[in-house]
Amino acid sequence: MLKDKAIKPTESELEILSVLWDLKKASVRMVHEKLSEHKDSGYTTTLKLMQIMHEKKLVTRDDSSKTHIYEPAVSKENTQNQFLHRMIDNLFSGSSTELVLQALGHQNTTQEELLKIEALIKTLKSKQ
Amino acid sequence: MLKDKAIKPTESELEILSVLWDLKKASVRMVHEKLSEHKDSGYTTTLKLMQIMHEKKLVTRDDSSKTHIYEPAVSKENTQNQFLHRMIDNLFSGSSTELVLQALGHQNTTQEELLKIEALIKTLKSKQ
DNA sequence: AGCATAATACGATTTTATTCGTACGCAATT
DNA sequence: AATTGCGTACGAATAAAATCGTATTATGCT
Repeated sequence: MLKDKAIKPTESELEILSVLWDLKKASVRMVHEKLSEHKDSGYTTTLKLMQIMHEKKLVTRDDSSKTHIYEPAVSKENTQNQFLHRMIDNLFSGSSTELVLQALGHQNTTQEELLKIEALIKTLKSKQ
Repeated sequence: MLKDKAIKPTESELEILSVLWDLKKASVRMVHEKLSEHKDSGYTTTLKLMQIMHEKKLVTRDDSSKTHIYEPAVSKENTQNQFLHRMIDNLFSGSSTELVLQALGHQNTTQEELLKIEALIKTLKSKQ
């Protein structure tokens, strides 16, 4: 299995990535609009952040026309795993099970979702 | 249920808290020693951080003798939940199930642990 | 008492992240 | 061709986190 590259987006960068994962590709304005729903920082702030992310290769961009179009350069899954790992190491004594138990215990999870998880567990059990 | 207070330890503070959760109580030196296994920053850095954490009430301390003894003032569980929440919101579209599936899918989990999780799921299902 | 050791206090610096103002360019409209 | 609107570039200010050096104090030993 390929080792994930250690990418470390900051909080703000994560917010932007989330939007991009959702929209697949977007201009700064589109991203900024979306962010403005929760957050209130200026347009140039979002712009600057996205420029920095471009330098860091967290996103790619097409600047062939005036309005640049950005795309995520790191996958949602990889990034999720990165953070999961870090969290498990820092906070859950290295045990992913501890994290799962905690997450299930404290968030409320619908019947349907519990079934989905059960199904996955069944698969995992048979694989061993 | 009581709402958890919104505590936001930084990365470094988390590392220190982890040690304290483990040891229950400890002097700066003990904490620093432990941290030094993974990290290399000076003693006074750890000291300063712990002093700041004291101001922020992340830890309590007994300074009745020369060597101050620190204890965590926030519980591991609360802190875990805080971070879980933030992570679920930021990265998992608000779905704790998505996080659980990801965690189970990519970390490897022993048979025994799978059983533990199954058991919890059974409990949760019956509670609804 | 004098000295060495180990601790705290705390200001200052450095580093990283976030935010914004302003300059400037391009293209459509008047 | 002037004006306006929308875009990027980029330096600079601000804020937050981490690091460290130096001063000072307490304690135990000779």
